[in-house]
Amino acid sequence: MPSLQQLRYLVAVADQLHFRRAAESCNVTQPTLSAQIKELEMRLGTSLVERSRSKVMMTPAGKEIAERGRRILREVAEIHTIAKSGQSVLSSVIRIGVVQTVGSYFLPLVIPDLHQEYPKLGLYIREGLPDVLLRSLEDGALDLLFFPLPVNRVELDSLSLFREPIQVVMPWDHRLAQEPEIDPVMLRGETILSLEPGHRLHELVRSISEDYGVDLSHDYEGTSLDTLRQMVATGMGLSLMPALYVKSEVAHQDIVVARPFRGTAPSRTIGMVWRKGTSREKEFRLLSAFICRSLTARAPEITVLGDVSR
Amino acid sequence: MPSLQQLRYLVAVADQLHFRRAAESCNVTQPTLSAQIKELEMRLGTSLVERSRSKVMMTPAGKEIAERGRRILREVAEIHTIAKSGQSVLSSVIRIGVVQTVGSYFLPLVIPDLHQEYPKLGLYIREGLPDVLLRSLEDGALDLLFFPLPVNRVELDSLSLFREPIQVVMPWDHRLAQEPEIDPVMLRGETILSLEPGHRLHELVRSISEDYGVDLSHDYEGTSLDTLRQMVATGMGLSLMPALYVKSEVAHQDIVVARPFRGTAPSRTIGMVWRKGTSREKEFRLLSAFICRSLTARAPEITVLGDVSR
DNA sequence: GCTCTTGATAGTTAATTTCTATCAATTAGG
DNA sequence: CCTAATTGATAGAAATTAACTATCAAGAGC
Repeated sequence: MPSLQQLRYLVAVADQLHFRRAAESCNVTQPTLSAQIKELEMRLGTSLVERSRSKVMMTPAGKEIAERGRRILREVAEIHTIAKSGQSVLSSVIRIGVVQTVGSYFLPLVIPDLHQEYPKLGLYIREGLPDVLLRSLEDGALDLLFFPLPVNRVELDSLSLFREPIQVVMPWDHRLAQEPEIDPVMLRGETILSLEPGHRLHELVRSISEDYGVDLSHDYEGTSLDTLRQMVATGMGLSLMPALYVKSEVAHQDIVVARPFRGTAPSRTIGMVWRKGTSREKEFRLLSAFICRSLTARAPEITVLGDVSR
Repeated sequence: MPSLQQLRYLVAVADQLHFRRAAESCNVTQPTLSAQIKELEMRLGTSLVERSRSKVMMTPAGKEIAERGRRILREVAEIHTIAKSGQSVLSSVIRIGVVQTVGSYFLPLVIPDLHQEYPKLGLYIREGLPDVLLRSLEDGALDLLFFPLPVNRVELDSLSLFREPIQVVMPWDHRLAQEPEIDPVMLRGETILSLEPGHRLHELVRSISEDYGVDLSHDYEGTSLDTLRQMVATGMGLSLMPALYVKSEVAHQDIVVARPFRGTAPSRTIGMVWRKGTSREKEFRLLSAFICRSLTARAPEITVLGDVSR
């Protein structure tokens, strides 16, 4: 098999028709080039250069192989270009997974800033159930998750982005709607609606309900936060919902109202999750820093946890 | 710059997603492959493979570069194919120069046999004056000459093909037309016409005329053997012409007749001439052997000199 | 005839590639 | 839960390749 260096020397000989000038153009000595051309001819089993002391000519095979060598060297040089462009930060596609209760209400807050700062960054976003998303991340079908933490998988690394309080959502004419804040004891006797099992939010709401001795409905479960909201509006119960959803979907409609908890509110932590060993960790850390800065400016309802320094 | 070997290892890793299996398929040990992948990543300044103990994945850059590497390796393999096919005998184009007094009457004798035996051989044929042809051969514009010998050029090699006798050509009603053979003394008092200077045949005819004390015309010279023949037919003199020309153009027309010399006829040697150092010498020797066999069968008028064994 | 230039060769050195031995980490099986 | 097997990585040594310097023979130009 020829080496790339040998092809480079052959191309130089084809261009210069002079061994010493070809060697100079390749930054090697003339004996080196002469010996490598001869070695190439031996490897290929054919003569490539017709030489005498007074003149050098390419054989037909030599011409053809020099042309193909030129093309190969160009393509190898392009590999460097690709490798360099791959290094440019946040300039390719990131395949992101989000749980239903995060993506639609959080990403729109930061995407305008993100696109302005990194116009070449593409986000390919898939929504799904938590277990499915985790498996897709592990399998390499996704690169990154925005996901409730903690995540206890040895193959995955994570980084906290923000803590999002949970608020109480009720019909506009509910007795608690007159209160500015809800003490958990006020929820006694009420029915709490939640998403169906499989959602991390379901487990969170179940845990909160147990803590405060509040009934968690098993008869009526939502398939999405929107369907939950609609059931709450018809008086079938109250619900506990994340602050960013409330900001996005509840605050500017009047079919339900939301009130924060008094004192230390229950909350969930949202973070980024990626595979240990990923080559894009630097990229993801840069992305998280940017998202944290953007959220600090645009979402006072939540507590940003990540490092916002540049 | 990546090496071809490194690209080969990367392609194998992309195919196998397993370092040990990739190493096996490349016939190297696993530490060799691991180290070379790492070296490639350092040379390119980007990560190509995402690896943990349990699984190996290609990065986006790694995938792209592996694909381009695959293409480059395919093109390098094609160079071997070309080198091999260039070795295949008499399968390309030979650029041939012939003097006017040789080509048109000799090549048509052997071309049918030649084309049948070597269908891929192309002959690019140029006619010209001897000095021009010699210069074109030296400059590389031609590969091979069919040419009167000897040729005394240090840069050129030659090989005899055949000896071609010279015959006397006269009007059909000339007094010598009754003779079956011409003794040179019979030419006393006659005027010999020849080609203009610059042709090797001119020099040959001049030499013969001097040997036999026969007048060589300087007033009327031919630009081709055909124009000579026409002048002979009109009684402007006799001429001395090569046997193969006679066979081709004179024998089946009745405006002139040809008679051989008695005893040892003057003759010329025709051979092949090529550059010393040519890579195609083996090819040319094979061609000459074939031509000699063909002429032996088809041209009893001449004496074949080359080696006719296969 | 002498000097300069050419591509080639020989011996040596430097660089690269490959090996073996071994490691720490992870997974699978008992 | 423990042990054995397998993984990719590292270190040092050996083998191979590429490059150097010195020099050669041959040809061209003056």
